[in-house]
Amino acid sequence: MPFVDPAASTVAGAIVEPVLDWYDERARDLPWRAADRTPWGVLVSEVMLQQTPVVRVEPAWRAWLARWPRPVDLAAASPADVLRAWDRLGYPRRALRLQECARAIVERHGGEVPDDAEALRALPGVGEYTAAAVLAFAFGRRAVVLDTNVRRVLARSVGGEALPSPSQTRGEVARADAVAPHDPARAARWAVASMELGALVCTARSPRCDACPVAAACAWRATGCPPDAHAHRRRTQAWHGTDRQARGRIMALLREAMGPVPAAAVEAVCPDRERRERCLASLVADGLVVSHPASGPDEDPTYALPT
DNA sequence: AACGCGGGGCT
DNA sequence: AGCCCAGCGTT
Repeated sequence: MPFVDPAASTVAGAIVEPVLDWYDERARDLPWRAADRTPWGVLVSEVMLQQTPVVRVEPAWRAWLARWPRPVDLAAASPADVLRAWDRLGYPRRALRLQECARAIVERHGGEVPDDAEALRALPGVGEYTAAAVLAFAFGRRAVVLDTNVRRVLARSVGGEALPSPSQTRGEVARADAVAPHDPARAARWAVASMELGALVCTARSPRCDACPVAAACAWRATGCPPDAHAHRRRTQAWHGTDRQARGRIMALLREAMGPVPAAAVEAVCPDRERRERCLASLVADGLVVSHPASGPDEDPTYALPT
């Protein structure tokens, strides 16, 4: 039985209404929120936004939707083109999953993004968060949309903590469910509004409490903004000299190449032989790279994006 | 529950 | 030099 914060229901009224009003005035004019948005456009935006900031997603999203406006369009594309269009959004496996998702939508749902949680959740690349976001943002349904922004907003305003715990808890889900309005349209609006507040005002680094519509009702403010109780967060993932950096360099090389790339070119961007072999093997296993064996004893193998 | 997975910009 | 970002899939 998940623990429901008894304060949540009483605090909800003092928080939800001001945030909805604030959103009406201050919301960013993002293309996937426009009146002419489609469920597919919303789904594409959510996948792109998985760990990639809005400012980098926006231009890529516009180009992507112009090129592949419907799931059936993306389903028919070459994976190499898909990976090139993904460009430097990061985590290119997401691009392949998005195409698999488009193909699944065509095969299972007649080319239309499904509007029920179970069907969405079964799509490649769609987890708990993305399924809820599509239900709320594309279909106006009530869903518990709990991303990093909303987690932080609720941890502070309701929980009185500086930051949420490193990993999401069942208690947070119960609390978010208790705070969300009952009416579907209002719940959907609360979802996007609370997320926007976390992105623009209730930020991780230096929150702008002077501009916050719920500062007066904020439990964290009420106790003097105590520091993060979880203190040591997760260990920061290294970057320089890692496989992730090497994989990124190899993918950048292959994206920019018109055709297959000789092994020597890969060696130039990843000189360490062991790392290079390990990364190429993992990229092939992930379906991001295909290798062609040497055509002769004096030839090198070549590498390319999957066609 | 913990880990691997890109990449860039900000402090 | 960290830290953060509309997370997901695998182990």
